[in-house]
Amino acid sequence: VPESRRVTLSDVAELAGVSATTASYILNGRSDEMRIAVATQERVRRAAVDLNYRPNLSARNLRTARTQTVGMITDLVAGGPFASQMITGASVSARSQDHVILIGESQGDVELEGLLITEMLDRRVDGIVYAKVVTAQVDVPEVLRNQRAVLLNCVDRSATVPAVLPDDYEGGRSAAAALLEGGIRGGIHVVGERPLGGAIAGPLRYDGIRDALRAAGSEVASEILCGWSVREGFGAVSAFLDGGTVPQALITMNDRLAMGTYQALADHGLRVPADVSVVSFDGSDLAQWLRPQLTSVVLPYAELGARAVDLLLGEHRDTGVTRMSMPVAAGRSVRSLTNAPRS
Amino acid sequence: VPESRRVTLSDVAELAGVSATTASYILNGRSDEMRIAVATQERVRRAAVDLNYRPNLSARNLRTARTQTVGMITDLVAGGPFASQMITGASVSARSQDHVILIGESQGDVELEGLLITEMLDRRVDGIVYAKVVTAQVDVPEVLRNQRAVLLNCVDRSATVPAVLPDDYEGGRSAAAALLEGGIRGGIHVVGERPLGGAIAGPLRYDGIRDALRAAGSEVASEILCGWSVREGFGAVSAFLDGGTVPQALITMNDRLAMGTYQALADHGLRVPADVSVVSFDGSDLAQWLRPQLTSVVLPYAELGARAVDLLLGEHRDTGVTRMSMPVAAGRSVRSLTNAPRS
DNA sequence: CTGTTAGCGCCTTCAA
DNA sequence: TTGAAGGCGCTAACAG
Repeated sequence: VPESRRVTLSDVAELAGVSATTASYILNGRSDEMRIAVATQERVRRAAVDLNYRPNLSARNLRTARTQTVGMITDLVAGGPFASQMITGASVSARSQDHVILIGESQGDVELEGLLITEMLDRRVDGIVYAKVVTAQVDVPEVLRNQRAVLLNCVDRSATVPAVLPDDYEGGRSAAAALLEGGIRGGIHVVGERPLGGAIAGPLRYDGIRDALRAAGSEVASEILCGWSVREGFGAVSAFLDGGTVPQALITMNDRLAMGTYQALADHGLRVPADVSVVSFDGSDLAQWLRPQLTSVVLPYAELGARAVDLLLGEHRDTGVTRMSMPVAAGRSVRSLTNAPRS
Repeated sequence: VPESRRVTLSDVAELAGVSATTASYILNGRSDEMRIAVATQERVRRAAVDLNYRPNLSARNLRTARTQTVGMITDLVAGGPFASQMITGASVSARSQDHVILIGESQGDVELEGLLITEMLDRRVDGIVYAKVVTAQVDVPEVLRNQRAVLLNCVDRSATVPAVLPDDYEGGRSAAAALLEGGIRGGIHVVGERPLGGAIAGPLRYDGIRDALRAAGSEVASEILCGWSVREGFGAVSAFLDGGTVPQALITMNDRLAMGTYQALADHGLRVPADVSVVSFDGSDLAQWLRPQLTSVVLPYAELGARAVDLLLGEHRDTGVTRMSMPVAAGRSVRSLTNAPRS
């Protein structure tokens, strides 16, 4: 395969015996619009494949002032799976619209974040997705304000940039519903964090849980407060159980807490779901790995990422907040008096 | 902030009262080389910041035929954390060399993979990192052969493209060493897969384990064969334990298998590490979440990604295979007769 | 229906 | 020490 020199559009045009203009029109699918002779089209297309012609996108970018590229800023720490899923979703959606994703990880460093954004702008990306791994309220960097941008898993304090978020309130209702459907009405405790930083998911979920329970004539028995990690979940739930109360059910704010909760329950000789039911949030792989498999309200990261790109590349310049539903991944961690857990 | 029209280099030059040429030299740090008057430099730099000038990289790319961009092809399924770490590493390294990462996920689809590569080439990336989530032997896509490329976590069957891989053989030795250091000499079983697809890590690790044990006058008691998942690990180890043998130690080929192994051991009333020691491979978050914390030989994904980019962007056109060491993340899953586990 | 002309913004010989 | 001129490869008015 001789790869001597890059083939250019005029090479193709020359071989086909037409001008570069004509070749350009044909190769960009504007032959009809320009009403170009079919024979000419054939010749040009043939020349293009014969020469193995590929357009130089650098040149096209300069000329059209568009790059078919979207920048994605994430703050992921330690390359977690969540950010990764958002990127996957964004990537798929971008591709279906002939775009490609440029990634930049700020590692939580605000200054670096600014640099990354600037560099992307220098590269003339068609838009920027600004993503946070944990749902939060943020102050959008000034540089982004006048740009085409969409917030992913976060909202701007001044609500001036469109945003895509999970519907945590509905998610909370779903978590409660999973319990109610199992016939569980009381002794339901929530294991989770006090919101810190700009985190905003917790309170919404809690409200959803409370409202759903209330509508069923029930309520949250208590809140077991702790951080986000397996260890903290284990510690908090252990302490709670040491207190002597045996809960009917625990709703944990994420799957890691659920894992810690499983450990604590096992230590106290309590079985899931026979003695205690557990419902969680995240829908991560971990939920599937636990035994019994954990029922968890899914954080639809991939869908969030995809939607963000759709919004970014779409025609409408929405400024609103899009909330995406959180489906329930049913496991076997909820005792069911009324019906078997659905797969 | 008036953002009427894009500021160009000649705008800066004009304001500073020089030609675009001079401005270009100065702004690209070639003032010394060109021996440009300090006063001129000052004026130009000042004009640049006053105007908030940013070079148009599309233009620069076209002119220089370089894009300061590297493409990264991954086959990650379901946005796993591993690929994500490779991307993080690659991204950091790229940034330190003024490059940025363009990602493309093939989702294991060979045809799509080809398209993605082609598109990246069209975008004139300066090189391509071709990554696999699970260490494997591959046939590099034809289009990559004559390009600047580095294989990440895989090797080419015809060994014609440079590659970066974890040093699984040494990793195997380390796993065995972790046990030996604890004074464990016999009853060591390996839990893992039969290599399938192009996977190549398993056999190397096994050889490392075997050789290290042999050097200590010991050996692998048996191989417990199974797939890669928690469930399969659980099933295989459960069956093994049902057979009546109580192992001294189990080396699992990844952390998920270790989780399944923990579950099986618990079911059989065996405690880690008092009754059975466990050592694993991956060094994933999961290892930290398990109780007791799992000792695991770390797959250094981020470092692999970083090194791949270094090789890609470096001067030398190595064709060799770079093996990166796999450190041990010590947990508390190895019984220690001789010394306490190190943090 | 097709070709001519003219840049997009930048870098880089070459000349002064 | 600085400026003028040309072109990277492509697209888009504007003529024919």
